[in-house]
Amino acid sequence: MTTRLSHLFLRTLRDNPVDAEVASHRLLVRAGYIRRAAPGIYSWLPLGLTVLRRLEQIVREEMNAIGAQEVHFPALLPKEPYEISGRWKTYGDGIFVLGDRKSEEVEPRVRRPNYLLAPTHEEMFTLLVKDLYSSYKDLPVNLYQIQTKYRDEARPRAGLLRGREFVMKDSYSFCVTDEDQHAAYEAHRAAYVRIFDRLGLPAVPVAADNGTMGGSASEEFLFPCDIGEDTFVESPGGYRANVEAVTSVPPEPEAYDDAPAAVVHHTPGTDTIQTLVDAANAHHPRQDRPWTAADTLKNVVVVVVTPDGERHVAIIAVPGDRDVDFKRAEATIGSTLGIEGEISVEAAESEDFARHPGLVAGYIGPGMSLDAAHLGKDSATGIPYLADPRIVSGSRWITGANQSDYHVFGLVAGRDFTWDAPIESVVVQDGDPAPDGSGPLSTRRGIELGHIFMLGRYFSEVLGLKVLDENGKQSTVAMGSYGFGVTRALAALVEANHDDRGIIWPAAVAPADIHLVATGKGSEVFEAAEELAQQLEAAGLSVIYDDRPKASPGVKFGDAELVGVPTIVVVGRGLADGNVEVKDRRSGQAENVTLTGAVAHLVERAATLR
RNA sequence: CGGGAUGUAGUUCAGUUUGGUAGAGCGCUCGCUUUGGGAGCGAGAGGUCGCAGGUUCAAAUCCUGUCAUCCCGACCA
Repeated sequence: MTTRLSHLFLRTLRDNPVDAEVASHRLLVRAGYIRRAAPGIYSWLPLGLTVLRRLEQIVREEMNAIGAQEVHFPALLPKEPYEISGRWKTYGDGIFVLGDRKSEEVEPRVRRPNYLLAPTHEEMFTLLVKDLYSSYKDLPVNLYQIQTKYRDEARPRAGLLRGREFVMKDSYSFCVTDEDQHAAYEAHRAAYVRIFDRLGLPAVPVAADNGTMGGSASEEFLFPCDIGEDTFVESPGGYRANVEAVTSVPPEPEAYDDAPAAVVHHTPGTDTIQTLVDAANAHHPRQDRPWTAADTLKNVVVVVVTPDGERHVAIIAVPGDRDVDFKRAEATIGSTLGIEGEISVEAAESEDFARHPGLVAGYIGPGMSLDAAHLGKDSATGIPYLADPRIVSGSRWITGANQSDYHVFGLVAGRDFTWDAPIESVVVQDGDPAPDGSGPLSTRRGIELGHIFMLGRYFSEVLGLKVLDENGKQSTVAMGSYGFGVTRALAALVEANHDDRGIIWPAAVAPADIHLVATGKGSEVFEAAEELAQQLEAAGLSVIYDDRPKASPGVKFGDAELVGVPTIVVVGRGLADGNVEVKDRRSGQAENVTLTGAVAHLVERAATLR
């Protein structure tokens, strides 16, 4: 059916919406694809829904192609499965919760949440398989759904790129053996590569943090883009990883047999790395080269905050030219320190220092000798002491002497001090070496469009998903989880495909194959355009036909470019010579084609675009 | 949760400093003209100025409170 602009529920906007910062948000609203309903929540108009459905269909086809089967869960779920998995608590404020009428336990009109709007569905998939399958013969199985998900984002932004309601494809693989699980993972990985290929989106897989649910392998598909919220690194040799997942390359340990004993120097007014380096060079210079920040050991006081609000102080030692990335620290510090739950890492505040009088701000150090350790679980202070992998045995440092205005010079790691555990926590910098030896890293921003990972057996364990194996024994099922942000990908497509006039859809998801514009006086152009539209539809092309009788040519051209269908056909002044104009939206190039040959030409063109 | 900003017509904004009873562009309706790059003329519709108090003869404008939204950061399997 030809879409007629005279009837289409569409109103394009000439002004940019005041709340839209990024291109995709601006253009999708201006071109009449979506409307904001609430912060981070959008309504879909006819054009937007068409594109969304086409995008979903591509994902569906590629999921079906790897043998995954589509199911559909409710978005509204009871809280019990999430309580069992622990995520009712660990997700915290991140989920929308609500109470039904039976939840009025305390007094009327006060409801206690006993339902949630699902942020993701691991629990439900796991329980469904548990419900129906009980034999190894039933596995492996891959299930997926394309669902609306809800997350109560603290700060929704950038239109569809970070919403509180969004469409996501999530699939899950259930296998008896790790080998099968690995195969399911690889199949999903290949399917994602094909999806991005069909969309023409240059999203790349990067090594990712496994997160709090454990698991062994994890990759994110990031679309490189300056407005992206994720930072990843890449090397010339092809190593790619999210900054949260990068591992450092430590230097070789040094021999220290001939290292002189550490010395304490009076270093007044040196409570920052810079003042310390300046003072060291001024009053205690070394022979061969000046001291730099990299010669100092910075002991950063952090606080690990538990979901209950408990504050555990810890100290992370890093070279003085480096900063601690709290987010990276968060990934592992909980398990390192044996603190359970979804923790966060923050900078220590004065109240934290107040509880640990042994910490002299600006002059903190591990102590002068192993016998008199100042930091560490077994030390005088009892404060856990973690160190960056760059601090290797034999490395020598200038660091605090735990007394105001005094520093130790020549403190040797492994000889004079030690630490409870290593930790990856420094901010990754351009030029750091890739862990696989493939060259120096450079950082880029990206939009996370997909995340695939092997979940291991966490959910199947806590929810009791076991099958009988071939020996008749209970075997806990291994799971994989694979997310794909459908609405986010739609926005990313606009980020990747637009110019200052509007959207330029790839043919694979465009709301139509042809945007047909009739312009001119008299009924001839409209009659000719009408007939052309019918012939194009009969030839299998979808058409948006601008049949508005009163709109001026400028308005029609402007709208066509804003809406972004890849091929614009103009029936107008050329008609007197038997011609129509075919314009490529992306290049802007136009050519005249005879009216009689137009259908054949456009069918051929559409075939090359697809 | 910190920092910044803004709430006036469908929309984008002016008006607030200096209080005097509501404005413009775009969009929308009607008529005539116009039709290859966001047309012209004429006539219209449309607003509890976020909300609640207060000051005042009089509040969009001043004061207090409150709510909401946006941006930056924190947060974000």
